[in-house]
Order: sequence, then structure tokens, then C-alpha cells
Amino acid sequence: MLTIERQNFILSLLKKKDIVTVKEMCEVTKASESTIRRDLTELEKQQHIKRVHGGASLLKKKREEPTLLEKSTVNQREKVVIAQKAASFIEEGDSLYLDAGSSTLELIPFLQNKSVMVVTNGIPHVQMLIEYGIETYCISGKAKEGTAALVGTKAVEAIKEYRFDKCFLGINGIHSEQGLTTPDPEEASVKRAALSQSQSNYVLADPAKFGEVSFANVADLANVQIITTDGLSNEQQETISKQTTLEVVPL
Amino acid sequence: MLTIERQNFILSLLKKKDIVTVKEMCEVTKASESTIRRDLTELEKQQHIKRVHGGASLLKKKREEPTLLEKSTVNQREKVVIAQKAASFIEEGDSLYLDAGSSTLELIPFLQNKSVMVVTNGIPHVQMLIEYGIETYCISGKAKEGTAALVGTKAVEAIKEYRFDKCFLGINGIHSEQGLTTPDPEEASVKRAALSQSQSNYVLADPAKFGEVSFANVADLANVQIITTDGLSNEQQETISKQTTLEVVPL
DNA sequence: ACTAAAAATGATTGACAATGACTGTTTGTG
DNA sequence: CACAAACAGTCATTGTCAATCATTTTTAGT
Repeated sequence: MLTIERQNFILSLLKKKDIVTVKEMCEVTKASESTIRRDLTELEKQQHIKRVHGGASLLKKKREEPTLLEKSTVNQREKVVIAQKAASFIEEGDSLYLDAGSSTLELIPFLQNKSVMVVTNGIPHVQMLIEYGIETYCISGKAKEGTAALVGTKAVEAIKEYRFDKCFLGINGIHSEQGLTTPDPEEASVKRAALSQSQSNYVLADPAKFGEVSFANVADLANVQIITTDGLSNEQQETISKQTTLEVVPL
Repeated sequence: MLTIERQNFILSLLKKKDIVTVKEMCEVTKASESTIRRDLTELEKQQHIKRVHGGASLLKKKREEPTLLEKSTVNQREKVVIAQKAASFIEEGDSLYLDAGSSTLELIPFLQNKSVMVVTNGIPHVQMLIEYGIETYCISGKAKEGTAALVGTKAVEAIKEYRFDKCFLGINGIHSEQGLTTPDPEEASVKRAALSQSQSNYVLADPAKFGEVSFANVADLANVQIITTDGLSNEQQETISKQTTLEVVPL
């Protein structure tokens, strides 16, 4: 069995089983313990797995994120409606921050002919913005696999060099006590930086995000206005409304 | 069995089996190991397969119907050949700068599994780099319509925060007296900044660029190594060679 | 049809990568 | 603390690789 073949095999095992021991891997691949260990070392270096005493587990288990493409088909209609509402807040001459992610991507078509200035950390966003002829600035940072978002210290620093009239964020979890949360701490820092540089802050979120809690905290609900479609329970709607402005758009 | 016949056979094997060893290929084609290796080398050069220790696997197929990435088939072959030569200078662990533009884009497939670190100012480059699983950093800057390059003061500043082992540039004009030139002064500044932060500098240019002069000067010929395909007059070749290293790759 | 040049092939080689066995050390558990 | 499992490091062996050369096959020119 070839090296790469074996390593892929280990990865596929992990996808099914969450945690696999070294012994198990030796048996199924017919390779020696040494070899398996070397594979694990390498796979860990490539950030694919996390080694634990006795075996290995997938790096991103609880903090799993669908890629941008997967996201883009689900809730498409909702996203467009939300984006349209968000766009209604934008005024001529505004300087905006667009967070990476599929929700904010839908906002871009509504910016055409608005003479706004946009800063973003999303690679697909930059592409789309210039296609629409919008004045676009991209911040620096490390490009994240999957979502094509720019993150890291340099990203945070770069954001601090701008001031925004309005900031539009996507988010994974909205919770009355835990506030706004997202799976990746790196992305959370970037979002936080953007918030701090902006006058008004908007969060674009479909109803499924409410009540959810992800790993990394971004901010309190009080700091932002939330735009969503209807589909919330009255109870949820009331709890959130106590803490911040909640815009509910009919589908 | 004819050469082409055999190579097609190898490809068909791969489509079924994902990974095929050299030994297997020898058996089914009745060819020697040497011959199979030569086939593999060639198929890899044509970007059809990816060699792994002990065999070969198909190159990632997820980009079968690309958009603007694979646009002009004009000079496509030239660009690939030049890119391949350029890639041969890259060593394990290098930190690289990839200038925006289509020439350097062709370099990316050759970086797969090379454990390099790449900084770029090209938006399509970032996209492609992360698709290939390469550690990628994007600099900040204003996004230029048309080329999707990041330029401006912020871009220049951002570049100065890195050091590169090697820097790969595209260029519009190469002239024995006017040096390297490009139409946009903004882009020229960015290129210059990249050059100043890098140990070794390479310019990727097809023969049509020689003798041309654009508006903004980037650097003198002496500062860079030029990689091109044949198609230059002896006179041109001689003049340039006096000033700098000229790598001429056969088509 | 004949011959020289070019291309393809198979065998060989030294360099290098991958492997499995073995070592002593570290880590978790009772 | 003791003990076994898991670990990283080293070594000899094996497998794989690119480079080279001699031989055969194909192509081109006369």
C-alpha cells in the first residue's frame, strides 16, 4: 500500500469513527506501528488530524463548517431577502465593511450604482465587487481554506486602518446569553475588529441561527442590529428584542 | 504498444482506481519500469496526473469547468511551460511572492505538496492557492478592476512586512535600455516593493514582451532573472543576456 | 531502397525515501 | 510509586527514483 493511499485511508477512517487507535490502523493497513506513527505525525503537521495518546482524531469535529459552496444553495431565498433589507440601510457615499461569508455576498448586487466604498475580508467578495464596478479594498491576512476568508493578526491590524459607516456581518450562533458566536476564533477576532471600527453594525442571520451557540464569542447582542426573516418563535423574538434591534423581514 | 496508447491506458486506469502503482502499470502494459516512469513524468508535465512515491494519482478534478481562470488559450501552452521552469527553482520550505496576472497563475499547480508559503496580491491567485491546499497570505490594497490585482499604498506597506526567498513577477515590457515596464504606475510600485523584499527575483514573460516598453518603469533588467520560451531573435537574446540571466525554455 | 538522425525503450546505477525492528524515554493508570 | 502502554529516535533493509547509456525502432532525406 502506498504512503499517500494509506494516509487517505486513515483520514477516511477518521471521518467515520471520530477516534481511531494506532493498533486499529496497523491492523487494517497491515503497516507497522512505526509507519502509522510517521503518518500521524505528517497528517498532524498538515493540520488534518489531532493526535491523542493512543490514536488520533479529526481536527475539526465540533467546530465543523460547511464550505461556501455548500452554504450557498441552502436558504438562498432567505439570504437574498435579508440582504435586500440590509441594503436598504445603505446610503450614498457610505464606507462599508463586508464580512466574508455567503450572506454578505448576496448584498453585493444591491450595491450597484450606489457610489459606496467597500472593505472586505472575503476573497469571493472582492471578485464580485469589482465585477459590479464597486470601489473595493481588500484587507491582508491568511487565507482560510474552505471559506476563503482572510483572518489572523494582519487582518485585524489592517481593519484598524479604516473607519466604516456600516458593517455587515454573517454569524453562526445568536443566543440571548452567549451573544454572537462563530466556530473559528480567528474569524471572531476579525469580526470584532470590524465592529469596533464601525458606526452602525448589522448582522445578517436566518432564523436557524437563533438559539445556537458556536465555539468563539464575537460580541454582545447589544452592539448590533440583527436582520432576519420570520420563522422565530414569539418567545425568541421577545427575548432578543429586549437586548437589541431586531428587523424581521417577511419572506 | 504505442506510446500514446500506453499513456491513455494509464489515464483510464487512474479514472477507475484513483491510485495506481508503477508495478501495476508495468504488468498491464508489459513495458519496463523506465518507460512507465517516463510516461508518468510527461503526463505530470501536461498536468494530467500527480505523481506520488510509488505510483500516480489523478490531479484534483474539481476544476473541470473553470470560469475566467482558464480564459485565453492563446499562449496557454507557453505560459505553462514557462511556469514549469519557474517552479523548478522553488525549493522545499520557500516563502514566495506571486505577482497578480495570468502567468503566475499557471505556477500554482506546480506548488502542490511543496510545503511553501505564498504571499500574493492577485485575488484569483488566493482562490486557486487555497484550492490546492497551499498556505496562503493575501496583502491588503485596492482591488483593480480588470486584473483583480491589489494595489496602492496599503499594498506596498503590506508587502514590506514580509521577506521572500523568491519572487515571481509578470511584466508587460522588457527592453534593454528601458528595463522592465508595465502600464499602471500603481502596479509598478507593488512589483517594485515585492522585488525589494525578495532574495531572488524571477520574471515570467513570453517572447512578445521583449522589445516592448510600457508607461511605468518597474526595475532594471540586472535585478531579475527572466524566464521565457524560444522565439527571440539571436540579437535580442544576446543583448539581454549581457545584462541579466535569461532562461530560454523550449516549447 | 538505403542511410543518417531522432525517438523510444530497457537495463543499470547511485541517491534518496519509506519501512519495520529495536531502543530508551515519557505518559497515563491503578 | 510501579507498571504497562504509548511514545520519539535511531538503524539497517528494502523500495523507489532520476540520470545515464546502449540498443532498437521510427522517421526523414536523398
